[in-house]
Amino acid sequence: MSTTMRFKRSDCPITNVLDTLGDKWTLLVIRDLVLGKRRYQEFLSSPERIASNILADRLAKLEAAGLVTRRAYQQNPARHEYLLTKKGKGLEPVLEAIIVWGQKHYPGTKRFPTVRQGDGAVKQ
Amino acid sequence: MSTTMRFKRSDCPITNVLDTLGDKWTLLVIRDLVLGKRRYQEFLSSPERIASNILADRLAKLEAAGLVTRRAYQQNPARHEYLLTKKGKGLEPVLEAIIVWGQKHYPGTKRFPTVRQGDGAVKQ
DNA sequence: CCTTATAACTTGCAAAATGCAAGTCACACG
DNA sequence: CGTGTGACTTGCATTTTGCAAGTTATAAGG
Repeated sequence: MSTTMRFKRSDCPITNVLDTLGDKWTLLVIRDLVLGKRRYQEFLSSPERIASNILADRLAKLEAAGLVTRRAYQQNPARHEYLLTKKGKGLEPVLEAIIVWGQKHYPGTKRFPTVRQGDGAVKQ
Repeated sequence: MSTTMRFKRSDCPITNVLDTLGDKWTLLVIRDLVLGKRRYQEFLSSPERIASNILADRLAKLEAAGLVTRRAYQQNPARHEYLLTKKGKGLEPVLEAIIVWGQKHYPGTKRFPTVRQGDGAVKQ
């Protein structure tokens, strides 16, 4: 039969986005990437203090979902960095809408500054 | 001295939004409310099949967060409905941005139809 | 050399959240 | 009286999360 389960929970776009991004950490990693962070230690040093096993898990899942690419930026010793794909960058309007609503309803919150300007190498 | 911990994880607006909405179910309840659903059984009947204990938990948290109001629409027996507050309705642009990105990257997903047009009249 | 440091993870385990089934309670209807 | 409905609650197993510590490779300093 051709009743292939195309979607995990339903064919609602919101549901499918939540199946990828619906937790307390994934979108914060995306936020850091949008702000220009690229390296493991940079993500770890964000004020929310993500645990290293959660970070590793989220980076792997984001890579599997095609939102992030991992690449070595040097050998000996091998060091890696993470960059948003075009698909990942497409989430910026979502983050923007969240920031607008968040700033309005959580007084005192502040948009974080970018950590690296210019030089926006985006890998397809 | 203002050493009061104003924020749970950080003063990032995104982080604070995620502390309220960052899981796989809360935004789906909001979606249902935006679509016009109001009653417990209506939320339960959505295709994602939320468990009743999770639904009760999320409705209580949404009410505590000021996104939803609960009110009796009849007595004997008491029956309640849930409505978005103005603050809750303010999330529509966030949902909209998620739908736009979701429809683009999850081919075959479809925006769900509203279930109730117009205002207060609730038909049985 | 030998100690210390750094990047990028991995492992172990306790705690919390989620999922599923079933139960509860107050009524209304026939 | 028996059945049905709405709105939850409860119990318990599974899954996910959080925290601390360990690992591997290499480099830099004394």
